[in-house]
Amino acid sequence: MDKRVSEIGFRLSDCDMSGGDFDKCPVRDVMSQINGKWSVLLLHALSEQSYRFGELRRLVPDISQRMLTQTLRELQRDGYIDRTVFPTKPPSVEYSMTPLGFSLFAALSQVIIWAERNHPAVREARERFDAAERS
Amino acid sequence: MDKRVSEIGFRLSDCDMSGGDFDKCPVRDVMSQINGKWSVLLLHALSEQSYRFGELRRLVPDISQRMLTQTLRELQRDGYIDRTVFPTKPPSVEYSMTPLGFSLFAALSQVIIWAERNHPAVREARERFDAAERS
DNA sequence: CAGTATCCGAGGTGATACTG
DNA sequence: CAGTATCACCTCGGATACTG
Repeated sequence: MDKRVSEIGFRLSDCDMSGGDFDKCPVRDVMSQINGKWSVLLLHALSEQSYRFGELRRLVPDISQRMLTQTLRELQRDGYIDRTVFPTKPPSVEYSMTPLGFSLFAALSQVIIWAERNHPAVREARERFDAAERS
Repeated sequence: MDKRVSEIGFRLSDCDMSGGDFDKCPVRDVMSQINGKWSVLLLHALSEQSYRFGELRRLVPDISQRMLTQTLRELQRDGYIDRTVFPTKPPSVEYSMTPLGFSLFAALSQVIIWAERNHPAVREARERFDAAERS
């Protein structure tokens, strides 16, 4: 019985990441960008509707202005979200998800759903591990 | 039309991460552990079969001994892999995936497949962004 | 073989202050 | 309103040497 998840084509041998070059490793090239502390949360928010900068800030209270700007720019750079400036005074900027972003989030949502469902199991595993270590 | 991905229960308002406490945010609590540079690659390897320490080292040539040890321990702590010691001389240690690890990897594989398929699109988006910035 | 211990540099993150 | 700029910390990751 082969437990391998099919459809996955990438091989570890393809992933020569020496020199910090992820070009040969699509998985890490994509994931290293959504690895940020806030990326998934922002993608989740924008998957529901478009938001302005200040709205996102209020929606994710713990995020600093610096990290909100930076994370949004990274998501925009990778083509996951669009940034639309309305030249009003004062200016207003709307962030919205692109089709590419929606398709990424569809895949990511599997992990999100898994995380919610299995969070208790993970926490229990950690406690068992930590308890066993102390002895 | 609601583009929201259903089945997702978590709300940003639940994710009070002040104080570095991720307990209230299952998504980040789980993902922050697989955020490491090597976690997904090791999960992928072990999803195919069990490996010994040295085998994994050869399989992922770029990884340092330090990071291999550390990443394996984190994955074990979260309950994704098992560590079995055979008291031979010299000792031999086998790492294998747990059912929890398999179920996580099933969800993760959606992202892996997406990354392989859409890597070119992401790279093009980056180039467009960088080109537009230089002007 | 399968680790540990130590040091170090790079980058991610936050706090604060300032701007068109 | 929607950012930039600067500083300062702190974790992550790599290199090297050592061990049961």
